[in-house]
Amino acid sequence: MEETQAAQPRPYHHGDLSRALVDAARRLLEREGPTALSLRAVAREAGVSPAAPYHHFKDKGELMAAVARQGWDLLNETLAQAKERAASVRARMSELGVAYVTFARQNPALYRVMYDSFREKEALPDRMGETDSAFCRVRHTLVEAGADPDDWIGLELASVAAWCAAHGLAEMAGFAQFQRLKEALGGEEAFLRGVFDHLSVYARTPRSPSPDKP
Amino acid sequence: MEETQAAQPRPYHHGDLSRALVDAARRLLEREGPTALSLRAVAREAGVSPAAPYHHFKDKGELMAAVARQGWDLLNETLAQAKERAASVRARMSELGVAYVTFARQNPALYRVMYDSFREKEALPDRMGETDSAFCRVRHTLVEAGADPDDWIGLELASVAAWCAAHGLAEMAGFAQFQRLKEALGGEEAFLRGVFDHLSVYARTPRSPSPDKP
DNA sequence: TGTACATCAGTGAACGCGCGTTCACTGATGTAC
DNA sequence: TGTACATCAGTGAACGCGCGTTCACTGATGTAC
Repeated sequence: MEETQAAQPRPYHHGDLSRALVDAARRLLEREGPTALSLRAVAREAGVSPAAPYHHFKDKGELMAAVARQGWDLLNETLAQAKERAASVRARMSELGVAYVTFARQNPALYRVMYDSFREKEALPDRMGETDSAFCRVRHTLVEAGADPDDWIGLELASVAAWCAAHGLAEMAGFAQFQRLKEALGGEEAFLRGVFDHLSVYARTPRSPSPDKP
Repeated sequence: MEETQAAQPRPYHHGDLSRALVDAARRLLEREGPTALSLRAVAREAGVSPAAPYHHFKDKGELMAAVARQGWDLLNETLAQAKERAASVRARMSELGVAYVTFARQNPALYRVMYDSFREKEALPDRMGETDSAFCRVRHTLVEAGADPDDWIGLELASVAAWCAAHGLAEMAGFAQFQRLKEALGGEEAFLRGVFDHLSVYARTPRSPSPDKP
């Protein structure tokens, strides 16, 4: 749907302001954080008057949604690559998890916006867009790793567990509290792998869920 | 440090505006969400002029911090009770997790404010306050449940894993996407327990972390 | 017990700010003949 | 190729809003003598 990353000599009338605005928003996000992301600030960053965005987006919400969508696209690509990179089928979940959290850690402000847009979508009935495809990827990877595809509930629960753990770690991995532990393990990636190793859905050796009563 | 919950006939000069403001903030939070939480709105809700809070809090940030602190206190109490309620030592982690997420689900806006205050504390060097004691509780519970207290790294990783999973689930449990699954399981609590059962740190039967190479 | 006075905890008006959005406009472009 | 005109994508000024914070103030309270 979209092509290169700007870089043209501005053919005319700014050329492709729509994309330029989303790019400006991402620059702003990473430079100043999510609270600085106003429509006016984005227009300013793109070098355009505060009214200009209204020729491309209905309102501020639509601009934000476009930013979030680009984020989900990027994350999806990242996850797809990570999955291919995995050394074995068993290692795929772990690889996905690390890639997910690493993406969030490298684009923390964008990640926040992505999740906010996700939260707002709650109101809507069904569609989940890009997000859903990432969720499907997790489910599929769990089956590849040995989960029973006929156990709908078990598979769904495991997917949710994987998703929640990754989200939680993504939001918390940067906490100063964990600095010592990261150093003891020799870096952030080792830390992430270590945490995932303590969560059975990500573990690199097979496990089954526990029965309800011991 | 603090005592009852207002309920006096306003002795004079509003009596205890400091607490009244925090209470007003919580009312506002749950009624209108975290974005509505301005200093002016809190003053309005407490029936006081916009300048009044400045006799009790240095600035908006200090008010918010007070609200967050009350939230952490409440959560700590909730967790302590949940732990006592657990049927067996093995069930304690699971009970803690469910209590944690349930608290967040019942006070979603407050929970957001709590986490924001947590995030901002990152900048500070060491102190973690109430939050830390909740973290210690998790670590301690893991040891009670059979974790090796001498394996510092393993214990720390398991605590982080537990914490992240709970936080992730707390933020995502409300997503519409999970509605069908919740219904299939017969309610939200069953859903939460189901998810935790797929995460080894919460599981009610013992597990050990996987080795690095199969 | 009464009076003078410092202090404490409020008021309400005002400040400057950045925000989202609207509006009439203007200049560049594409199109029909 | 040249001209008339519709359209598209910008501008910049203005709107009303709620915000955090400040200020001089005021009235109730507590305290010293």
